[in-house]
Amino acid sequence: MVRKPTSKETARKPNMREAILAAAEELFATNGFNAVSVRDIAQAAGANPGSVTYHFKTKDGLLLEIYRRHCGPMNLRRSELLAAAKRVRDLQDRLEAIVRAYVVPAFTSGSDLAGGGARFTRLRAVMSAEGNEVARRIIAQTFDDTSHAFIDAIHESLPHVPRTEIVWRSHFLLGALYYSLVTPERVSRLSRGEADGSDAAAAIEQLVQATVASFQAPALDQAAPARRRAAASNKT
Amino acid sequence: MVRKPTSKETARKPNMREAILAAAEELFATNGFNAVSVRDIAQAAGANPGSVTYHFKTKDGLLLEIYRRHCGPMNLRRSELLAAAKRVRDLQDRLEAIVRAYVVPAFTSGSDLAGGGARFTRLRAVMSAEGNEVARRIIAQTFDDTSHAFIDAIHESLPHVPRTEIVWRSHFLLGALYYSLVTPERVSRLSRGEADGSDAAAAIEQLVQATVASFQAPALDQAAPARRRAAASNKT
DNA sequence: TTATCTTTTGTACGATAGTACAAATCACAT
DNA sequence: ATGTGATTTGTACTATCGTACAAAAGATAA
Repeated sequence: MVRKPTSKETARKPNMREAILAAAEELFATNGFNAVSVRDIAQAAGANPGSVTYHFKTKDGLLLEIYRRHCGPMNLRRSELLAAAKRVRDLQDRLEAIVRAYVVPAFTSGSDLAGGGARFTRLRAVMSAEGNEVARRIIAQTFDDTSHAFIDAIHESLPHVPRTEIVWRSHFLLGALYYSLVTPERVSRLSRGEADGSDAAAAIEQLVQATVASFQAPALDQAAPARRRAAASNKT
Repeated sequence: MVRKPTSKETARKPNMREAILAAAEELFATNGFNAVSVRDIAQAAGANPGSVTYHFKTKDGLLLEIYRRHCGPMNLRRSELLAAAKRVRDLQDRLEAIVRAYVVPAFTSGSDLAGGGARFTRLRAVMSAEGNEVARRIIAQTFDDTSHAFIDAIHESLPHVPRTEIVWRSHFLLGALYYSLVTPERVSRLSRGEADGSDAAAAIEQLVQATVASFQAPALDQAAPARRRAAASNKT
């Protein structure tokens, strides 16, 4: 039966299910899917192993539910930000706004799970690297629409760059985004402590700045298979 | 005891050990460390599970040996290419040569294992995502020197960009590189078949082009902490 | 209260994991 | 051919995996 909100409180639902989801999300995101056992998750959530089976049936089902929880709100948030970005008149500013609309939801707070969050993005990065089948299916059918929308929007503000190259460069963006969340400590280490890889605001600014520049690079697709130095034509 | 090269041939050593290494490399790179069992590896190599234990003692030892096999030659190759790149006079061309020196060895042929190769790079990407401890240790102590050398070289050809930002952008480069090798089919899919994500030459050109542009982006570190207009209002 | 659901617990089962180890086999110097 | 060390095989042990399931506990409506 569908549960109905009971008399006393509407929000005071038992949090065991949520605790399991949160613990699983964290553990999967940091250790991968196969390295984490159901018992690990249960322990981290303060629950009984059997409780995981009860709520999610299988370990795959648990992962599936994590995705279901986040995908909708995250894509919604991205769509809203994208729509706002498309209303920017200046092409240069619009491009930056579009990129920001793509990047920001991926980084912002895992505390309010309203949509996106760094933890879920890191989870996606890890699942992608592991070639997880469950994740692969969900991603292709959930994120491709959004990805196409962003690619098209970027293409519109960079009409002289072939769509194929936009695809490549947005692919690089996602890779950079993922990697920034997977190993932020590498940034701190290589910068000898001068930068903090875990600083989401800094990561966003750096990523947006670098990515916008990469999108604005001249196309190489059709023109020059042999690239001589026409490279001085660096317009901005 | 140490094996000595025998009379007949020097190179005709039994290939079981090599076969195991190759099979493990492939399986780890595509499925992650924990998802692959020693028995899987043995079967793929046409060997007996016990044979793996004999040659590498533990599963970790096998992974360790894979890294040992590749790290030396790969860093050597990168150093050579970097040294050559640094001799390029024109700053713009030099930057591109440096980036290329970093990227090319990561992509080129897994058939001759002389140094680098896409398969090993993909392996590193996956291990990094999984937070593998063995890999983490090796990487920090093996690749950081090379990374610093590249960062310094890039910094020299872009003196006006703070080193911290070079670090960020080269981090993005590595992330893009990794991701291109992890999910090349995504490029094919999003480009609706117009690009082939598995085409190493194309990936290299696209990555170099995009990365050089991102390095040449103006620095944002000191100048403008508040960008003109925040495209999206962040409540948070 | 009692009756009925939902949730949690405890435990158990079969499968598979990594690894150890003795026996069998192979390669080669003598 | 024979002995010796290197390699391969087969098997077994223990630990842990995902999952099932019955019983206990908790909650809700009458």
